[in-house]
Formats: sequence, C-alpha cells, structure tokens
Amino acid sequence: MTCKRDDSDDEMLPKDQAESQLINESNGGSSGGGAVLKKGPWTSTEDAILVDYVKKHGEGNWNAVQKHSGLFRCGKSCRLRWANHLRPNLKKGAFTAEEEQVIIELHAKMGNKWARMAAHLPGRTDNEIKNYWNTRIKRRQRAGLPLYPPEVTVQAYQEDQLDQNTGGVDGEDRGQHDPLQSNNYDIPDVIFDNLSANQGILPYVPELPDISVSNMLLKGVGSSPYCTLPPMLPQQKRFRESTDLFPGSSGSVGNGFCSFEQFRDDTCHKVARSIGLSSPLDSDPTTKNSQSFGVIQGSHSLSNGNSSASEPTYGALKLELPSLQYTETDLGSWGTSLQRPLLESVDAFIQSPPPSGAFEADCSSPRNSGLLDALLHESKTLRSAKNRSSDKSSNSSSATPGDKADSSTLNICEPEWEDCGDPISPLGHSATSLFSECTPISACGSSLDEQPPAETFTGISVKSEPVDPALTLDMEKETTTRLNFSRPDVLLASDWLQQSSGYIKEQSIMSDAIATLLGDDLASDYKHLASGTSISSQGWGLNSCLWNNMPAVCQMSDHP
DNA sequence: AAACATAGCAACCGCGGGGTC
DNA sequence: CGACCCCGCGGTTGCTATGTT
Repeated sequence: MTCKRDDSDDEMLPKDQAESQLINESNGGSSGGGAVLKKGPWTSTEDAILVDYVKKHGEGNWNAVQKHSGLFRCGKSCRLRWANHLRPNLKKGAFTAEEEQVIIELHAKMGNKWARMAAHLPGRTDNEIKNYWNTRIKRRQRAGLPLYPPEVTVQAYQEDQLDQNTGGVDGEDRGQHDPLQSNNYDIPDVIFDNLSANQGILPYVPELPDISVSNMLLKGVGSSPYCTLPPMLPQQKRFRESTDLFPGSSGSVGNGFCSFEQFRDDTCHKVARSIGLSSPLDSDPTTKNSQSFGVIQGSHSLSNGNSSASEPTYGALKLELPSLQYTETDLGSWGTSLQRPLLESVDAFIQSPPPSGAFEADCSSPRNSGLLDALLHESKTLRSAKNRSSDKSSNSSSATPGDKADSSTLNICEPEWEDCGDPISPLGHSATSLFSECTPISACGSSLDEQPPAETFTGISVKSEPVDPALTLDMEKETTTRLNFSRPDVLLASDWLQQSSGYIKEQSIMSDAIATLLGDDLASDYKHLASGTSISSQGWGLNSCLWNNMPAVCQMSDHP
C-alpha cells in the first residue's frame, strides 16, 4: 500500500483542503488493517483513481477499492463518490422545472425515499434530490408555504385510491404494495394546472379547512406532531418575506386577514357547528384553553405574515425536529385562520405549558419513523387474523378477500396511514394542502413549488352529510364520525368518502384498530373519549395522538 | 468593506437489510 | 442459527459561496 498523497491536487483544493487532508482513522478500515483513510473532499486524482478502478473492476465491492487502487478512502466513501459524482450519465446542474415537479410528486407519494425517487429521475442522485428537497423545505418553511401544492396531495391520494380500487389490492397486500414499483405508476402530467387559477384571489375563504382548524383549536396540544414552530426569523426578515409573499401590496395582506377575521366569526362558526363541533369562538373558557393549544399548533399562521404579539413566544417553544418532519408549513396552513385573540392565550400556554412529556412525546413522535405505519399495519394484521379465526363480522359485510366494503374502508383509512408513515406524505400533508388554501398567499416564487395553493377543495367543502341529523340516530357512531372528520386527512378524503357512505364503518374499523393497538385499558379510554361529547372537541387531538404516538393517547385520555 | 447570516452542496455517519460462512 | 461483511439508505454535519446589514 503506497501511502499515496495527492500533492498535485492540493493546489486545486480549497484553502482548507490541507485540513481535509487530515487523515482520519477509519473505523471501517478492515481492509487496510489499521490503514488510515482519508476523509473530506475528494481530489481530482482520487477521482481519477476511482474512475479507473471502476472501469476495470466495475461497481461494487467498494471495500476492495482501497486494496486494489491504493486509494485511501473507505469503501463507503468510494461508493458515494462514484454514485454522486463520477458515475456516467450523471446530470449536473440545477433541477429543471420538470424534475422539480416530479420530485414534488414523488415525495408526496413516497416521502423521504430518496433512492427510490432517484430511480425516477435519470441522472440524478438520491443525495442531490435529498439536498434539493431539504433546501426546498427550508425555503417554503420560511415562506410559510405548504410543502406541497394542494393538487399534488390530492393527486397523490387519488392515485393511491385508484391503485387500490383498480388494482384490487386489499388491505393486506396493500402493506407491501408499492405503487412506484408497479408499472402503472405514472407521474401525472398535469399537476399544477390549477395553481394559477386562483392566484390573487383574496381573501381566501375556504370552508372546510376551518372545520379542521376548529378542531385544531379545540384539540389538546399534546396531540400535535406539528409542534415545530416557525423558525425564529428576525422580525425584519420575516416581515420582508411576508411581504414577498403578498406581492400585491401589504394592503392585500391585511385584507386577506381581515376577511379571515370575518371568516372565523362566520363561516368557521357555522362550519364547526355543522359538523357537530362547538365553535372555536364559543366563549367557553375550557374551550378557550384548548384553543390556545390549537394556536400553538397552528401558530405558523404567523409566518404567513400575520404578525402577532405572540410571535416572540415562538422562541420559547422552538423545537428541533428531524429534518423532514416539520409539516410546519402544514402547521402554518392549519393555523392560518387562527384567531388572533387566541394568540394571547398562546402566551399563557407557553408560560404554563402542559407537562413536558406532552410536547416531548409529540415532538419526538415517530411520525417520521413510520412507527405508526407499522402499528397500523400490525393492527391490520391482527385484525385480519382475528377475523379469520373468529369470523366475526361486526363491521364488515363479508369476509371475502375482495371485500370491497371492508377493504375499501380500510383503504380509505390506511392508505393515508401508510403514506403518513412518511413524514411528508400525501395524507400527512393533506392538511397542508387543505389549509394552504387558507393561506392568503400569492406566492411570487419563480419555481412551481412556490406557487400558491389555488384550487379550493370545493368538493370537500364541509361534507356535513355524515353529521346530518339522519345520522344522529346513532350517537356513538356519529361521534366517531365526527372524530373522523376531525381529521383533516379524512376531510381531504371526503371526496371519496362521501361516495362510499362508509363513514361510520370506517370509524368503527378505525376504532377497532385502535383498540387492538392500544390494548384493553387504553382502548377503553379511547372509547370512553370517543363516545363522550368531549371527544368531538378533542377528536382530532386524540386521533392525532394516535397518529403520532401512542403514549400521547394516555395523556389525552386525561384531558378533561 | 467588513462582519454576519443564510443557502446550497458534498461528504460523513449510523443504521439496517441481505448475503455468506 | 448466529456472526460477519458488504452495501445502500436516510439523516446530519461541515464547508463554501452568496447575500445582507
């Protein structure tokens, strides 16, 4: 092993390359037998050596590179270098608009599966895509924009539904079904068609979102995975960005929010009632308490340009999240229509927050880890096994594999759950999309993703049918239905849901699944909550808890 | 012009899956 | 069946370039 040094390259190195030449001890230096491996930036000489090696020996067996080429790099490093920079046919340079669109679409569908995404983008590497996405996230986070354009979310969800419905993939298979691995996965040609349709339409007065906002306002704080708060931006900068978001003029911003104020007094109220919720504006002190929680969760609204005296408090609550979890933009979207008066209670809340466990638990929620995914999958499996063994058909009309009803109901809930296993999946961001409509933002970004959400979910507008008096004959079921509707995801899915008249059953299934997951004690808590009226105001919170981490359920169950 | 902040990128690290012995 | 190794993936870190004050 010649102790090769790339002196010739040093001249090409950044000024600190000398430091990069630091030869660090490699922990994986099995092949070198104590050989010291180089870390840091690659030199052109190293590149050449690696390229040469790969030409001769092909890819793979990276640990052998060091042995055979004299390159003092660990196999990992070689592989990475090759894959990300030296591999032929690599596309360099900025992503094209098409690529960006594809990435957004893919990410909406599969989350942080960079390698898989890269497979759909010839010449692009996972690392590149990852970096792009992280950058994009930050950008949008700063801008207070939702992570996805609503259409993307809907599109992704629709495709999911289509995949299931047409593919006949039942719940069991679904767990292993990877839409992207199926041949019929197509990236929609038209995703952003509507993006500009509504551009400039302000004030934005979506109906549905506020339903969920109501729930948000009413839910307990501990339930939120979205406890990430807007990044602490210097006031000036935030203002600047805010104004950037409203290219028209600052006045338009004001108008937009003005109407939101009206909206909250009006539509929100009605909507909340229509779905059996107490209005967030009801001056019930206890409710208000919850509201303050909701504000926390939705506090991102402020980053949309709605400044508030509460802003500084964000710092106090600023929490670190793994890179991709923040649906902070979602958060912001959700909170877009939050009431300013409530913000005051944010401060109160912040000063006396709930037990730290609440936040910690949620902030470290496995949302990003797919744990919920796993749990739900397990639940599903358990349920399935249970059904098989006891042939109990309490909530399904038949037990055929195709069991349209059952599988569809499951599909309605599960696809998004599965997808939600990913931090930023269609349903994980359905709320984003939904509430992004609340965001009176007329984006001025140049790239597609900077465009404001434009299309309203007219189809979703307060699908109150489920809580139509006709359904009140079964209060418990109705309550669970409310529970269901308290989930923005479900609201998003209501387009489909409304066609399937399976609301109650779905909730029943959901309930069962949860019961299975929680075990008897927690399940009884859950059911108790779910059957009580209080759940209508906490349904989302509870669901959210379940969504994000089970322990939080306990906490919620203690909620008055 | 300097100091500081931020964005973007490249590389590293830790972990887990799969294969082999 | 378990230990070991290789490989790949996703998350994180560190550095540089660029923008802002």
